Amino acid sequence: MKLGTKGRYAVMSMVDIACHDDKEAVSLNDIATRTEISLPYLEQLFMKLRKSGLVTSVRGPGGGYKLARPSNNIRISDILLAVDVQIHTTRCEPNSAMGCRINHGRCLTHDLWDAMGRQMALFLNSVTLEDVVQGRLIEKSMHHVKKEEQENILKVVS
Amino acid sequence: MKLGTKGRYAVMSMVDIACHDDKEAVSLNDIATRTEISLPYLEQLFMKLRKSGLVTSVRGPGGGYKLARPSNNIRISDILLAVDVQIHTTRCEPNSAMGCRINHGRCLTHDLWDAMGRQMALFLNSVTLEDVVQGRLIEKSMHHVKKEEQENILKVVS
DNA sequence: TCAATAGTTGACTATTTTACTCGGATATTG
DNA sequence: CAATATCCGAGTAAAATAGTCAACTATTGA
Repeated sequence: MKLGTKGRYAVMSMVDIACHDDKEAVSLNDIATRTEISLPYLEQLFMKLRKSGLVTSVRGPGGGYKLARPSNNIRISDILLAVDVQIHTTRCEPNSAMGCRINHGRCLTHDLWDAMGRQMALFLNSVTLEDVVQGRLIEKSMHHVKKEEQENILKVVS
Repeated sequence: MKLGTKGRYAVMSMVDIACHDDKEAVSLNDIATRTEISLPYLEQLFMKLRKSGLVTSVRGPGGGYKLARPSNNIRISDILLAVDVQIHTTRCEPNSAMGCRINHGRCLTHDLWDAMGRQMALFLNSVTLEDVVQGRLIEKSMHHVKKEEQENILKVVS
């Protein structure tokens, strides 16, 4: 289970723009240089970000992209959705052949993956671009984790 | 970002075993029939589950696998780790070229993905096989989510 | 002891997804 | 009109996933 470059790059680029003055547009070339993401790939991503209404574009020399809304009004989940990064935890579509046969047709594990997906979605909904830029993440994450758990978490999350 | 069949099947199979009497072993053939997972694939998975000490095997006719510990002592994260399903949210290994260049070498998004990974790990650590078998998941997940958020969560989690 | 059952093991292949690249078109500025 | 930048569709290479295959070993019961 891993987060690919698409979602990661999209958020990185949006953070990059959010770090700049709202007045002037940021060109993909600049972002490409700073983040070391290839220009054509960025173009692909920003096509989607624009169509989802998260950024506005300015063409021609001196052009680039600006945030369409204040950074405290753009959630990380908005960005991920824009570039088609979704969280797929289950395969239990209605009437599907796969996965839902244990215990007389009821799928016990469905609820598990569903709960996990919701957990993640809640988190991604709760964090805004502004939060990331200002380093306000430890608060959103939880503090007091037991020593013994710490170790295991590192293994799981890698 | 999606959960593959490996992790899903491993947990499904473990749930299947947990649903049976502890005294008699459950054969992979039975699990394959009930879950519609192919036998060779199950063999591959159970090799790892056994080597990680989550199940014990009994060879010969009437043989199969049993849980090595009570189901309330097997966490979902244990199962996922056993079959090499980890959560990869960052690529920021020390001295890596990728991803950590914005803002004078400090990677703002690193904390974000890190927090998200921890969030998931905490959840998977908190749920045991017994919880899943007994349908005790809504408690572990959160209840009161605002109406407006519900809709967005469905989009993100898909 | 023999046949059937069931786990053990390593290697191999097909499919799908991801992560890109490429070529060209269009708009804007100086 | 030339340089800069966004727009857009299609195509490709690499990696990860999902699953197969063949052969071997241990155990049980007739």
